[in-house]
Amino acid sequence: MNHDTILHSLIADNLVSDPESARGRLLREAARLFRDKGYERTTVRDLAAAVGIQSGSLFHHFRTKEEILKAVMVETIRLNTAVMQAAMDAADTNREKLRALISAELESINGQTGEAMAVLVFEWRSLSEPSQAEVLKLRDIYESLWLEVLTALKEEGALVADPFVVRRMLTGALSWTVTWYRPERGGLSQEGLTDQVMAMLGLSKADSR
Amino acid sequence: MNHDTILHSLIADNLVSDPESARGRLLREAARLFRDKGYERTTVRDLAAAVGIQSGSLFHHFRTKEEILKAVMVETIRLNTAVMQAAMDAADTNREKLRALISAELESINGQTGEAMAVLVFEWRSLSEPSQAEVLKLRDIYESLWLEVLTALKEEGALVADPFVVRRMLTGALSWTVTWYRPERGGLSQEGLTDQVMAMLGLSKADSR
DNA sequence: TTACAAACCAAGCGCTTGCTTGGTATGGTC
DNA sequence: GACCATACCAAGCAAGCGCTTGGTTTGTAA
Repeated sequence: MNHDTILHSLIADNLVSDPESARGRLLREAARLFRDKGYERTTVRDLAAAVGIQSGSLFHHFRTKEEILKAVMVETIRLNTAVMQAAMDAADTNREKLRALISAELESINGQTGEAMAVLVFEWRSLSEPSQAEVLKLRDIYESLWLEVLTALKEEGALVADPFVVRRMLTGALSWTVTWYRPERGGLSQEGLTDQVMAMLGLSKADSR
Repeated sequence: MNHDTILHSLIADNLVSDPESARGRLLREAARLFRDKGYERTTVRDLAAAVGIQSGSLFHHFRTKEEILKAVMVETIRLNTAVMQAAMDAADTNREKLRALISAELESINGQTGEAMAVLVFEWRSLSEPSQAEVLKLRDIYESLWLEVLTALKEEGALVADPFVVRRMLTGALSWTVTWYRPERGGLSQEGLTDQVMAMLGLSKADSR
């Protein structure tokens, strides 16, 4: 199950929009703008211009501006949960499963579609409370993947700290990479960065204690 | 050198505003509002109402709304650099110095004046580019404290990963605690949380490798 | 008592915002 | 060829925004 296969299966189930469709293109541009300028600083006129229509025409596709933000978040979390699940299933040991999760999360936030993931993390407050509750449910599924693996590692004795705390720390640390990590400028590769995170946790391959 | 001594010395040097003064009170309320609602969602009318004056009167104290954000950030980073420096100086070993830094940063973001620190982290994008450059200079001093200790630990062999990467990861992890860590609801104390972070890095007292 | 600056109010200006409205192409279906 | 839903445009409305203005109160010091 590679990334594209997962994407198309979700599109078929109507769980995420086809990036080729009008809706999909708008959501992608919206994610980019929301990440670059923030939700509040992005106007409906900005959004419309990005896809080449009039600002009023946006409201044929979405009832409100906030609905666009919500759609970006919901579709992003759906896609990423599926991708993470697949990455985890493909790994054998718990240590490898964790590595797969870290690598996948780094990819999802720093990769090509990373705009949407950054929006999910940093624009949370701009979502109305009812919408937050909705997205929160989806996020719980996503988080349970992590806790499962971290708890297993703790039981193995490979992890000293509390799984719940470690996951929260990793959430912050990994999402923060979007503010400083620039792989295209040379230096550390994404795999290299994953290694660094594993090393930081004392979970490198060579490192058995 | 305790926290209050440092604060008063900075006030005397006119580097931060007295929290009792009109300006100081405004900045504190601004920090709280900016953290809770975000800079863009906070109106000058909100700010004025929080200190009990008319919205127009704000502009007697600050030329623009953005100047208020900048002042919050500049004063916060000045205070915290001084506090961190003192915490570090009071520690003996490098391991203890790092622990002091982590503990101090957790305190600065989750403690009583944590609003301002959260603003510094999460409202960065709302600052104009010239102001960003100004604050960035101050932040570099702050960051050099961390890198100094982390590099020393690496040379000691106590740290495996790259100091620069570790600092970035810690920045994300520690600042993210503001979104989930609620010490007042019982559970983990701030010292306990510091222990967890040290354990995660494989730098607990008992843990010598 | 006078003088004066700092702190504030009451009113509102000019502009941008999210969103609405009435109407017009476009493409597929019977 | 009539019908109709989908996708869009052109224009603009009501509300809220940051900020300005002219004038008043308050505190301080000679």
